[in-house]
Amino acid sequence: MAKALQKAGEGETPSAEAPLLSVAGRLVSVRVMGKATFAHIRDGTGQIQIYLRQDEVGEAGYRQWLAYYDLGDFVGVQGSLFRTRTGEVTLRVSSLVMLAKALRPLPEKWHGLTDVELRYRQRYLDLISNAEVRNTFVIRSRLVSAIRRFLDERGFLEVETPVLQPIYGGAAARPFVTHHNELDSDLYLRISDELYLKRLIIGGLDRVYEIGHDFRNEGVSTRHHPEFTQIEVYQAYADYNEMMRLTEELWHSAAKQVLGTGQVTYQDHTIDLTPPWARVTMRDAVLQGCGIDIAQESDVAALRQRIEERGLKVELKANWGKQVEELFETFVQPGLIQPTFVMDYPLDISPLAKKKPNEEKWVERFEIFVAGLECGNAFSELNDPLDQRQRFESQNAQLVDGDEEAHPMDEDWIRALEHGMPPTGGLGFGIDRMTMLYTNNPSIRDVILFPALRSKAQR
RNA sequence: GGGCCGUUAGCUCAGUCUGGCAGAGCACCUGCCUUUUAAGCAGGGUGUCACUGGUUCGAAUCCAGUACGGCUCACCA
Repeated sequence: MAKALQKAGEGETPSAEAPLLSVAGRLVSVRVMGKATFAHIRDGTGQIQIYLRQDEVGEAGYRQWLAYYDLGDFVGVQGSLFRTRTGEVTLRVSSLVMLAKALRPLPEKWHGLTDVELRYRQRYLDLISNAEVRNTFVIRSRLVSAIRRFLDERGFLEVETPVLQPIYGGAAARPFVTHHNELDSDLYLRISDELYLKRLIIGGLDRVYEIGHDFRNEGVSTRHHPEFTQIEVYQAYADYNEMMRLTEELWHSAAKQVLGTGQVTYQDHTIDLTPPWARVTMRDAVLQGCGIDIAQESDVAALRQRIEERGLKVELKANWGKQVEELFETFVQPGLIQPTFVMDYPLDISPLAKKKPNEEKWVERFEIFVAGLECGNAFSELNDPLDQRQRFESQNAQLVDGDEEAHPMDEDWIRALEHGMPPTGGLGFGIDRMTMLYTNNPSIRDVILFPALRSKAQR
């Protein structure tokens, strides 16, 4: 409203007969000069200068203004527009009213609010003082809208599936556990939406997506947050190649719509989101990254021997797939700056992905990397219930072995698959990480309005 | 969970090394000022120096513990 008013005043020469206008907003700056005052009020759309004179609001009114109105208060003013000496469109106030009083002051006007803890705990103050913070969250919201629009236009149906689940699954992570009193049973906060969305594919909803929070019981870092927003998309009669095309088009379209450009600047990099994105197989990527051809080293022992021969400094993992992943994360991932699909993953770290044709060790899976950040995960969905059972059994053995992130056996999911699932492409990516890239924020906590903090004793 | 650093006025920060009356700017309060915009001028300090204990004649300052936070490593997407 304030911005619209300012625009309205721009075209015309403000005059004495200017119409009476009303505006409301928060007082964000005040300059008192005796019997006249300049101030700025701000609402969600912008800010406008107001000008109060004792001879226009009356002696009593002006005395009240000086005595009771402070920075931070919400006021309503009525008056007409004019231009000051410096050309700023300003509302000359004929009457004002207190809409809401602020008892605590705003953050310091020049330095603003920089204390990171206060910025997160009292995000409302951060939003008031830091325009770029506000902008980040506006962009985040618009990105989500653009994603919805993109998918809706292509016939996808947005759905909602359970957050509280009797068996968690769809990802490799430790879950949060909670308890249902009436049913007297433990439930898990979901670590992904995957298995429920695929049940909908089985049920004939051929194109579905869900945007929601997943919960993973892990540490926090600049890239991780225990509660994060993920979108998952499933399309029947498609495979992972189709999902790559969908991904690059969606990310590019969202950037164009929200930022007006297909290129984003992130830290020191200019990232070009224009399709098609680079595609590289896991095998080639690791070969280029550290000189080991993982296809030639068919088990974990052989792989470790190669690592030792080459003197590579890398953590040792329990199985072949995890060791491959470790090599990739150490020697390849940090260098993947421009958007890249890394394709064809080891089967033993992909219990829900379909095997590549005539391959025993590889699945049709890709992950999305931008600016060294893992942004998403997708595959041709495993739709063979017999194969699925074997995968779960193997995962369950690891779980029993002490790997807390292994996938638990899920009989109900196998039962669903036994009723038949069409070939399907599935995709998931993090909205938070996407927002980090699109708003140039290096920490995930800067794209989450109220990030997790240790609870503080009542003060 | 480990390592390093931090916590002083409502906010942004000095002061801690080398113990000696608790400081500055903004905000706030008082007075002046009818086109200012980090308004200006004159005056005012509003404080559990995170908390608990110790050393000392004396602790914001030195020591120990606790809480919370930041960075980072580990874990993870």
